[in-house]
Amino acid sequence: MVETRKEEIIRVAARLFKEKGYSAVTMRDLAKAMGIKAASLYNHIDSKQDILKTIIISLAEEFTAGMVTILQSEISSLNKLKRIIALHVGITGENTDGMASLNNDWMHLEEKLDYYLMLRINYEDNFRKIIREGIAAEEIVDKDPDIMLFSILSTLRSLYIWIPDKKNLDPLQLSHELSAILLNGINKKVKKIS
Amino acid sequence: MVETRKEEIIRVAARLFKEKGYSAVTMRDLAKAMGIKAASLYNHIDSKQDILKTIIISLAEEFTAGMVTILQSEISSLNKLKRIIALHVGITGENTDGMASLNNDWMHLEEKLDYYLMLRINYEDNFRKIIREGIAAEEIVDKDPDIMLFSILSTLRSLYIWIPDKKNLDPLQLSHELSAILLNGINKKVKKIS
DNA sequence: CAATTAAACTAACAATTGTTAGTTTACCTT
DNA sequence: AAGGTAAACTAACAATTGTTAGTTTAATTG
Repeated sequence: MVETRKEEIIRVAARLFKEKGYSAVTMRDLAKAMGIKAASLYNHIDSKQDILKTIIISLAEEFTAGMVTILQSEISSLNKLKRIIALHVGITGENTDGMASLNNDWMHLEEKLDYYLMLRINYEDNFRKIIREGIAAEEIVDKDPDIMLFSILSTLRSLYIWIPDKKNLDPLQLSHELSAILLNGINKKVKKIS
Repeated sequence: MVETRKEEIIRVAARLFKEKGYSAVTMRDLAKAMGIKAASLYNHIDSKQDILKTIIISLAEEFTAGMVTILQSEISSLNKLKRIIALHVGITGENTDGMASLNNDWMHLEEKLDYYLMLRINYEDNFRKIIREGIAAEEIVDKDPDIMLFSILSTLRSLYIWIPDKKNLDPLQLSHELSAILLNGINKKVKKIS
């Protein structure tokens, strides 16, 4: 399936948004990157807002869909976390530029802001629930679930910064290494006698 | 020591920059938040740029100074990492708003951009060196140091988002809990027999 | 070939941007 | 009371912003 002109504009916009942020990128910047004049962009898109909305909402819904699938699978909590890690590595690897907007420019969503926040809160709640279940099942250490959630999610949300520099690493291997570090830590010494 | 008017402007600016990003905050926004007119700001500051520069560079230098102290201390690599974690918790706790600019708006630094990037690269290099020494000393698992660096630093750099929601937690306790999770992981099962 | 259409263009708009110049106000020090 | 000063003000500027209207170009379709 070939890329439409609109999709091309959105893809290029995401790249510019990643570099300077949504607010600092002008429609003339975007037009120049496309090799056309600013007014010509409006043959394809409704507004600057519309571009941001498309980038962010599609990604947020992808995460939501992934989370639903993971919740439905009947695997251990730790394995659910591993699949969440793989979900982030996968989506981020496919759209690093868009992930920058999702992380940094969601507050400029305007009409779609409430919907986005709803998706995000829901995602975090499900994430936290998996951690809580893991603690109850004695798979996960009994510490503050919020700190664990924050710690893992911060790393996963920052993947967009880091993945482009590590082109040689394939997604599967990165997922595995990341799971090992996030779940087992980096300390070599014995942790628990069980 | 009481706050000068200039410091007050910078503090309020940092709060606004955190909410909307540097580019989306106008001098009229800042003036309104200060209860004065935009032109009056220029009795105290040189330019909008100048505000951003002050916020970011002072924080970056604080991190650099902290890293120097840690490097000089003769403690194990794991303990150095613990002190780095405490350094981030400490600085972020004192200036959460400024940390948002440091993380998200450094690319708008213009003249001071190169200096900032130098400090940041230096900081990361020292961080990576500590991890490498920990691996050599068999304190830290023998995995990709870059992934460990990325994982820990991503969490520490995101503290500014999360600390304000956790007001009740004191810095020392947060440092300890964070160290436990970042260094030992969340997996409850025995990790290594050695 | 004629008609349609996709996608570019020029020109312009009203609003907003950071910033400057010059002035006024209110307080402190002599 | 006089003078100085910190910090506000009004008014305006040149540049840039997102966007619209109307037109031209080039390719595709009937």
